[in-house]
Amino acid sequence: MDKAEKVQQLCVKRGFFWGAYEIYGGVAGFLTWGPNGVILKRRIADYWRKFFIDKHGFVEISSPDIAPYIVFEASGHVEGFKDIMVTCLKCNNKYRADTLLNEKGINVSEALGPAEMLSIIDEHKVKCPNCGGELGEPGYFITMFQTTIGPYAGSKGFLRPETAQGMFTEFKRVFEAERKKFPIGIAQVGRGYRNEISPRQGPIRLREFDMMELEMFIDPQDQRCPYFDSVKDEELNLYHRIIKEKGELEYETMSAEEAVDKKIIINEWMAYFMVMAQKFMETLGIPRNRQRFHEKLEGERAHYATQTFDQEVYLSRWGWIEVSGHAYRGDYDLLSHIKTSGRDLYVDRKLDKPKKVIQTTIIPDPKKIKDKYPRQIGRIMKFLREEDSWKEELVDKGYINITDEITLDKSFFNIKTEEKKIWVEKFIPHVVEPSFGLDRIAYTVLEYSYTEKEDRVVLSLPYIVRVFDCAVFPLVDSGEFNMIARSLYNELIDAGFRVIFEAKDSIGRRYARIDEIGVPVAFTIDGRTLEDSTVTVRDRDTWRQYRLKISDALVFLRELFRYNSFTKVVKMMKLESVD
RNA sequence: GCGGCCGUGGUCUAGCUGGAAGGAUACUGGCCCCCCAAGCCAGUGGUCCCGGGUUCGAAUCCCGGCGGCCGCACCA
Repeated sequence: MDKAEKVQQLCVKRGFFWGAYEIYGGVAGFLTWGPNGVILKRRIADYWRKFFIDKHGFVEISSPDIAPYIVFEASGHVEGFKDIMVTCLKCNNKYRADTLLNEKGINVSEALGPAEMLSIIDEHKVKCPNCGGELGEPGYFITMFQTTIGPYAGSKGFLRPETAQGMFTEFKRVFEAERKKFPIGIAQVGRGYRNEISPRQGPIRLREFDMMELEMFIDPQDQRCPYFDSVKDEELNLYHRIIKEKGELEYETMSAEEAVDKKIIINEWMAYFMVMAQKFMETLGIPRNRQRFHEKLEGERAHYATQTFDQEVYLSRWGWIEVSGHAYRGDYDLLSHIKTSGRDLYVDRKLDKPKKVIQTTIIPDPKKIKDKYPRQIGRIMKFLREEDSWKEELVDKGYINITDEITLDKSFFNIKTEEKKIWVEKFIPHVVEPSFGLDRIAYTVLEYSYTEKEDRVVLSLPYIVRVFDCAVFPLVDSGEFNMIARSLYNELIDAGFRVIFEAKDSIGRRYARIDEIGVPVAFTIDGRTLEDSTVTVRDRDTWRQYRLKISDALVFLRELFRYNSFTKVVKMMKLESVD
């Protein structure tokens, strides 16, 4: 049995996750997170919030999962997620039409429609590469889930394939509510949906999954990151384009600063978030040499990105797997939404020195126009008010033709040219996007925490993502022990901890059970407790035991999760070893 | 979706040359319990993935589907 299988078995057994809808045979690509899995994911998400949002004073929003068609049309997803597929009528194999034709040496652009594809297929008599059978009619396959909003079939919507569009469509409101703080980071933790053709790899590729995304809006003219200094010497494992193009398989390690200087990473913000992502995963128990950043080449990138590094973690069964994506989206998204919605999504930039601009104002003189064209005056004024293009024409040619009969030269206008000082200019923010897959991270954490000790499983979850804080056990199931254990349990629960109480079964079995869900410590009430009011404290990872005053249990827990180290707290509190 | 392998209590599995589904473990109750899945007793739990076919009779043979793993394609 390989490790992935053991981990997945443990996860089912202990209520972390399992395939959804099992009673109906299951549906590929859907997962249910169980009681422990939900807590694990919540802890990871909370830690992510602290680490990426709160630390920088960024903000979080929650926008709908469903968006009207136009949002994803504007964002380019309708186009980008749409593939033209052809099906072999004989063996039922499906192919992407453009890839198939290109493989046959026929150069076609992705932009062609199904009808054009069909005629090219007919013309070149292309057959199925698998069985030589006749190909059917090409048709679209959209990998976004489609739905109808309200009762009208015409009102199409999509389940979002990424949360990011929410940050773009709602950008102006958030920006205003935050009193135009800039640069600004807007985050969202939520569900995304992708109708994968054939999802595999258990918890790794899902049709519905949680994402933690941050859109960092920055000024394209000032791409420096104020936090960069604190991380510039950190080393990153970069499997970057130059290495890939050379055909090498190993990543190269260099400091964040060097990567930016050598223009391997496009700017400081990208590099900063990559270092942060590395630290984040390290804290979650994934060693640095099991992480790398894999740069995506032109054809591999999403349609909106000009640079993408995938943060990958090495998993036992599947090799390098993406856990986060770091994309430089430039002004792609805001610009697209400005164009499609016609709304102002610009940000003001205050200039250090005022810019001198020569401004020409052209104001028509209605009296003069009326004198010459008394009957058409209404039409002319309407045209001049509503159209804009004539101004340039007037300056260029010295006159304009409104219709064949109506010509106005410069004498009909008051033209003023003046020099103005401008203190503020508009620009479209650029976006740096670190985007994390929560389900994948949760799985990764589980796999890296999974250890075996003397034929037993110990889930060494980092304390920061623990599912329970501690367990309280009476050594044996008897009245006196139970009473003391109960009261300790109540005290800890009241203090806000998540605590397990169990009296059944042998003590060894109970320890084994809590090891499997990674409970950091257990307090055990035993004979000595009756004599001197101390309890045994047991460490999950070493199985070492110490004596602790029962009245210090609360303090012990607080210190434990403050310093995240069992041995340190044992030393600090000068606990007596039992072994 | 294609090809290969696979599908039996929660989990792991025996049975698969057709003839009453068995074990281990887990779970529940009890006994014994003073530190790491101990032991003893009793008990619950199975549409043998689903549907169809062959047969007097199918977990077992045949066909189709669903699901899983691996390879191919896909993963924007």
